[in-house]
Amino acid sequence: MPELPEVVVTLQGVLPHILGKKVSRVTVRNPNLRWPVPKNLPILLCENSLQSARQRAKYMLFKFANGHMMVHLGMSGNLKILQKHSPPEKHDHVDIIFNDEVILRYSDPRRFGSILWIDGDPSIHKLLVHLGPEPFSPAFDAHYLYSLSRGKTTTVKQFLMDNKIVVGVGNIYANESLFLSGIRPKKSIGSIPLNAYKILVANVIEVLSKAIRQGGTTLQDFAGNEGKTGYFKQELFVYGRGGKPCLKCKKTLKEIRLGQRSSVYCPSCQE
DNA sequence: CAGCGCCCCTGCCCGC
DNA sequence: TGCGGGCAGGGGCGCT
Repeated sequence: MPELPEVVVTLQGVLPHILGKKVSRVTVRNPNLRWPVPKNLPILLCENSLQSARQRAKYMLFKFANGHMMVHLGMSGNLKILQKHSPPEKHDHVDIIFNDEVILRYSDPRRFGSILWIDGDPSIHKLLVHLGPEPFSPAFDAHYLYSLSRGKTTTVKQFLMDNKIVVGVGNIYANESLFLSGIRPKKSIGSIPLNAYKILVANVIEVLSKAIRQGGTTLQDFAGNEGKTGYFKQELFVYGRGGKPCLKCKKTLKEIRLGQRSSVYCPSCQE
């Protein structure tokens, strides 16, 4: 489930409990995530203190003196804090235990997520080096999208979800941003004028920041770090609503597939 | 080299 | 009530 807002909310929620603390032990119950959890992760982490953490795309980067632990939540992962040990459940794959017994626990039913170790500069890691700008960075603006799209026929939804163009816009927020912008998901990017890109950029930023403020979108797996759930789902206009009436004009929302992902739009509100 | 499918995996929901 | 099929928030990778 995690889209960018969930990643940001997760990192914000978890960090105050572990920042500056030293790792005392690490338990890896199931290393078979998207890529194997490094066998020496416990050795790498133990006796080192968490110096800082930040997010790049949907990756979380936890900085230690000897390198970075990079965590991705995939489709169904989450991180939570436990103040004291409690019995792990079926999909609780990794525990990182700090010296005050606080536990950072990684869970992921589908195991599409990953926990990797990076020596040296994370920005040149092969999974990060080709990523486009963050949606909240000044580099992500209408002129940028406009210039990249001239002469191309890619659909605008796939363009928005392409990590080389901009990171962090997943399926939910791509659908929502396009609805708010009045642009059909299938629209060819070369035919979209600069003004429409201005509206689109503003809506992508608005939708993502609103979701962050509200604690992320909760579908089936995500629970906030304190056990709270997100409230954004109540405000989705199109995602998951194919065949239902448009909340603005009451016409029936259409559902199509683009790049194997469901895309919902209003044939009346979106052109 | 860009673009398009495939696939990793479990859970859930729907229809029979 | 049981089971098979399809679908789910991501995204790297191999192939055309």
